[in-house]
Amino acid sequence: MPDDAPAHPKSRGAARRAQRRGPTMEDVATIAGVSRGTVSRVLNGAHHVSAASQKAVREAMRQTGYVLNENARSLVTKRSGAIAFVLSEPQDRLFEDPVLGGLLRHCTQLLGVHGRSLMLMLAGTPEERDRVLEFARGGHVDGVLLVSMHDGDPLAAALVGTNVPVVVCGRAPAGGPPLPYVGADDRGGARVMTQYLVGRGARRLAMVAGPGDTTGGVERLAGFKDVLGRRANKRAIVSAAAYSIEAGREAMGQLLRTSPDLDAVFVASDLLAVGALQALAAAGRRVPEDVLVGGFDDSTIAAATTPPLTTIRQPLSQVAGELVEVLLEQIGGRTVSSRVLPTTLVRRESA
Amino acid sequence: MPDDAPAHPKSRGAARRAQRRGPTMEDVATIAGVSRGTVSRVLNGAHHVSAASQKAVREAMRQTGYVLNENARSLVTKRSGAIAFVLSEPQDRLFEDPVLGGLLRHCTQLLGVHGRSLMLMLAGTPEERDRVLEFARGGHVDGVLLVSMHDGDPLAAALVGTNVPVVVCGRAPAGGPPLPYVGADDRGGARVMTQYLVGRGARRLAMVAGPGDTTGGVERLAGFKDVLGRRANKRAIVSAAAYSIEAGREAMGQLLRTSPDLDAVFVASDLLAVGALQALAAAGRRVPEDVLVGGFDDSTIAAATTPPLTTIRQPLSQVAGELVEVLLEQIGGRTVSSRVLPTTLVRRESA
DNA sequence: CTGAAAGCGCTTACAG
DNA sequence: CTGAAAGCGCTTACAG
Repeated sequence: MPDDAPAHPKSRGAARRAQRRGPTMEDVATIAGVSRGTVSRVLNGAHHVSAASQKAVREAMRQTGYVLNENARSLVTKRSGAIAFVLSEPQDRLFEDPVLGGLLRHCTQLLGVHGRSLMLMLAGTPEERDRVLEFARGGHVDGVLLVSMHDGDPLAAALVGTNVPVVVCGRAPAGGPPLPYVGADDRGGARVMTQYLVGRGARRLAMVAGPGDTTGGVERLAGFKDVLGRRANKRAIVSAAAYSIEAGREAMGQLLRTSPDLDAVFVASDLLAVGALQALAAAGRRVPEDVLVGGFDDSTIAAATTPPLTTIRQPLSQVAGELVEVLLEQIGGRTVSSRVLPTTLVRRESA
Repeated sequence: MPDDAPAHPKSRGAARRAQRRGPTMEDVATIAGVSRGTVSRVLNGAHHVSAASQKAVREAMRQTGYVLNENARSLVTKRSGAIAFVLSEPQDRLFEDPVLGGLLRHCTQLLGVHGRSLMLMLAGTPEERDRVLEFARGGHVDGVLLVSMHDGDPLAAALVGTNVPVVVCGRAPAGGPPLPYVGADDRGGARVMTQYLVGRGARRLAMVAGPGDTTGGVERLAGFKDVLGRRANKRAIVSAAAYSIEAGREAMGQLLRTSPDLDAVFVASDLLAVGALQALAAAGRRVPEDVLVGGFDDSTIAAATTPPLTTIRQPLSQVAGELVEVLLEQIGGRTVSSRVLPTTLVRRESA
């Protein structure tokens, strides 16, 4: 299989040779018969530039195939054009959860429309966190979209010290600085689902909650309790170890042992629900006949379970949109406020 | 909810105010009592610098909290430190497929270890493709990891014109330039699965292939045919419209109509298999009793289906590792060659 | 509306 | 081993 390796494999010059030396602003200016400053002006808004100059410059740019050197620009403007999408999680969520994938995709797309790029950064280890911090301090990114589920995340606190705008996806982790955030109404959605389950005849309602130190875990559980009040049986609530299919299966298995008579279960995320459904099937419980199952997220997997999952829909693309908007406003120096987006019940067959 | 908005929300100066003016190399040099050049040298390798100077510089850096301005560095070195991870797909795959998420996560992590960052870019529309090209030409990225499944992808060809190193994940799309690639052995894996199915007693084997213009679709189907030869019944092969659960369900439904007597089916991806399993269940066929089902990928969802999927494992982290390695070598000016990684059969319950 | 000029913060031959 | 200096390619007051 042929490849594009340079002609001088080992020489140091080979690497440099690859660096194209394209036309510079100076070249464009010369051809257009104007000064470098004027070229720069048409590139940046083009106001206060005569139509004639503008035309000449654009023509010269076309002719030379000019492309702006962002590094040079960033050096003087101190703006990079890049936004860091930081995943402050121990590990692996990207692997499994379609919700995160969707969020990432939407953010990338929206940022692109705004002429900005998305830098994906992991922050699960201290080294990775340091890197994020250096990027923020080094002006390599103009802002950060922080996806952090865990309370007490050390990164949130460290980030405020950098003066780089930050917006948190979901909710600002407890125990940290009051960062602006945008997320779905977890608690309200959980309330709706719980009420729905009750309305469908559930008498002995159980819950597979998310990990206790995550915002989703805390808020969705709170919504569940809001509705059940004193009727909420502690024995009928178990927290999953993580947001994974396997953790869902295990949590459900435990629930089946501690509350064998349950007739409905609210599971804090669709991915967990996939596992819960498996445990239920393995135990010979029919869904929804024997037990009603409600999920949360309405991720792409929700329609694919057996039976298809009744769940709470997070307006993912809207979350992404507001996330980007809030961050960009903040970067623009405007005052911003957090936003909580409404969720909706999606009825399918599991409940 | 309080936030970190600046004191002068509307003023133009507000945005600029946020730009921290940290200590520069000059400051460090002054404090260390050396020249700027020396500071630069310790930052870049530190060879040819006396131990004393080195110590002084490091101390001064610590003392001032110095952090290198990458833009300034990039301006002179013409290297950005960033790698573009380009998703050249019409849409949505990121949404659903855990394989892609895993690949992305691994690449991000590995690149980070190499002190490089990953820029996520979509290239599903002409505008998005232009952006990728501009980034390449503008020296904004040092290389690109191209995830392109479709043959005749216009981006591949355009990218070679930029002189920026590119490595394709999977296989270089047919009809494009011969780019170096790294991927799993699709054809070989498909062969193994088909043989396995035959060994398990399959007599009327069918296949849900991937979309016909994708490398996975072509190669895995070829492997299937390698084994079956003339026995491969054209009627028993249907290509899914996309790599999604829904497309898998539909393709399987169609297969059930055209080849109602099938007793085994090889499905070109786990995600498609999830849909196929649903269609089978809906049709009252038991798996594996009535029909054996084999998948491909061994994505995180494979163990979560009902029944758990027997599949072909792609060495995802290894693919990511070689992808990064090949790209970095190419950036370093070395000669590189494509790599095809071996797959393995993972037996679970569906076959 | 436009030019000349300073400056952004680094790297890298070139001498020594 | 190390300094002085040029230069990377842009933006942006400052004058006019």
